[in-house]
Amino acid sequence: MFDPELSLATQIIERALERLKIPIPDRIEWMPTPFKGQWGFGTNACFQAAAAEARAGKEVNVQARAHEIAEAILDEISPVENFARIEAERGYLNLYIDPAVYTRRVVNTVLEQGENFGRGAPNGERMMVEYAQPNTHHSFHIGHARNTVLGESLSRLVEFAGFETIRASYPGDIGLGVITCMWAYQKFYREQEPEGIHQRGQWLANIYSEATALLTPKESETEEEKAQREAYEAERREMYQMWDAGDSQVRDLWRMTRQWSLNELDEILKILGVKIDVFFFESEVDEPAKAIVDELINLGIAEDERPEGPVIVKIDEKLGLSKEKYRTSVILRSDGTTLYSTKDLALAKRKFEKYNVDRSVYVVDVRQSLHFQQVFKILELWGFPQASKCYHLAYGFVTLPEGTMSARRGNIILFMDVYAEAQKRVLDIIAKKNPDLPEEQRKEVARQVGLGALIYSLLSVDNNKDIVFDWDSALSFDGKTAPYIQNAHVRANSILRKAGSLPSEASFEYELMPMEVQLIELISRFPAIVQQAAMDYKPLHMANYAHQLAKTFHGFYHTVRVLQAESKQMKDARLRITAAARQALANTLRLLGIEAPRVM
RNA sequence: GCCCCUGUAGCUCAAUGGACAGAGCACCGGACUUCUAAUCCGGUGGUUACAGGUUCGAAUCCUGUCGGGGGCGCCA
Repeated sequence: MFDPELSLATQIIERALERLKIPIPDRIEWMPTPFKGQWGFGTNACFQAAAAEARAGKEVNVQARAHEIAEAILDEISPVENFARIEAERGYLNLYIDPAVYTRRVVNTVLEQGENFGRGAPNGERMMVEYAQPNTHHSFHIGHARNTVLGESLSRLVEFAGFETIRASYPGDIGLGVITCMWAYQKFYREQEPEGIHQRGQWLANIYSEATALLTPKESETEEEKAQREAYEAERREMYQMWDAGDSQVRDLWRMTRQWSLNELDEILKILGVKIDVFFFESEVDEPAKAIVDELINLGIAEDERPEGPVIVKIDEKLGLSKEKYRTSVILRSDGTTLYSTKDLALAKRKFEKYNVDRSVYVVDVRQSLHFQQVFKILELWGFPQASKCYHLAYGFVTLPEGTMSARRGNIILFMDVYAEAQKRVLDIIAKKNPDLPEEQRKEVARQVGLGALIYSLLSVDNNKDIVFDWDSALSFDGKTAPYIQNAHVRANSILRKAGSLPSEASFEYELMPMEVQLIELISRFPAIVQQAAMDYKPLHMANYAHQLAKTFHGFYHTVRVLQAESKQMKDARLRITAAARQALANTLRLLGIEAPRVM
């Protein structure tokens, strides 16, 4: 936001170094100075210059020399426009900006740009983000929610940062699990499905768990039980073969039950504010995937060991690696049926060729790291330049205190259950803390705040860490949580509502309080945080920023009087600061996929 | 055996190679006749697992050791 001033300052410093005959660093970088009630930018250029001298053979203590250089530059240069003062501090050269100037600029920029404040210029690259991909015929649990929330926030971030963004989902709609579910439905539950999208979806998932139990050998199995199980197993296998052969009855059953799951998924995505642009179905890429295997064999990338073995790619060997790293990837079963890897290759080809993506991000859990490394390397061997811009955004599992979630053991935490509980808890708090809130608004606020708390609890942990699910911490409303951030937005909104109208201009030529300066400083950092979070593929950066911004606003709220400011000038100025803070908070929350309520 | 991730306050976690390693929870003590107390202020709490190395500067990068998690040719 102060790029013109900083590039001017960079030139001035470079000229001063030249006059002083001190080596000039390749690049002079600026970063915000540690906040001490004043706002500025600092550079470490003097350290680099001093280090360069030391490397050139001059005998110097770099620390001391850096400070010396900083002070020498200080004497050399004349005051820079818009900077209040320049200081040398412990080897750093710091420029402090005139508070009235920067406050005015930040506030005006935010209020002019509104919901576009922080948006990066289009960078000409197209990115596809693949997420929100549970299997059909399964339950959508809290782990799926982590995937979806992470992918959605990332999509919003990269889109806002300047990428043309395509949201893609790749549900697994066929496989042994799906057939298992269909088999049990057909055999035991035909036409017994309940009404209601979520009830029906969940009911189907329960059938799957039950069926899996029936088909899994027990520890001590009687002869009778064994015979029964083997008979079931045969039926299941037959059904899979019929599906594969395109049997119309089995296909109809498959389409019907699959749709039940997809309807539920659709509802859940709506709740989470997700709009997927492209759905790829596993069942669709099956055929094209087989063709790709032939191509890879013809190109000499894959080796066909059929009928004794499968089709494989010896990746390490192809790359000339002596140590095993990417190992060997199996890309087709010996019986000619496709694998996950086969389909992912086909899918990547389609992304590159049909959708022309420059980058492709896969939001998939960490256990598939090797799989994706293999896929990306095969794409590279295959000659796709985009392969180097494929990125697996791996995230850790959501586990329970007692261990992994397992549908079969029945210990899973369903997203819909957490969502319902979250809203219930919010309603309880509203009854206590804000009993005047009209009845008709309570449900809406409960939805916004309850969902926000849940989403934030999933986004405020680094993606490569596992999360141990706990009701109370997932649905906490105090401390570093979404409601804390949302409450800052509500408070800002409350002040502005009481003020009536927002002054169209304000002067900041008064003694700004430290909390005001700090708030402005943080708001001004937002655009840079957007870029950083997008480039690192890390919504966590935005989650952390959101909390810091809210914390600073709460501090501002307590120490700075807005409506009862000492003068009209200060009141107008602070109203505009408050409005800018509200906008920054709203934009921040939006990028996390969290709504910003006006009351709560 | 090999590969990936990881080790930071009592607990859960932050920290573009930069200034004094920060939050939340928990605990103790304060602040509501004053813009929503879902808030704020203060206090307690650290040899960043360990040993070397690179660097002007390392929690961060490199090597090794130890501990935790995940993965490794016909599951997804």
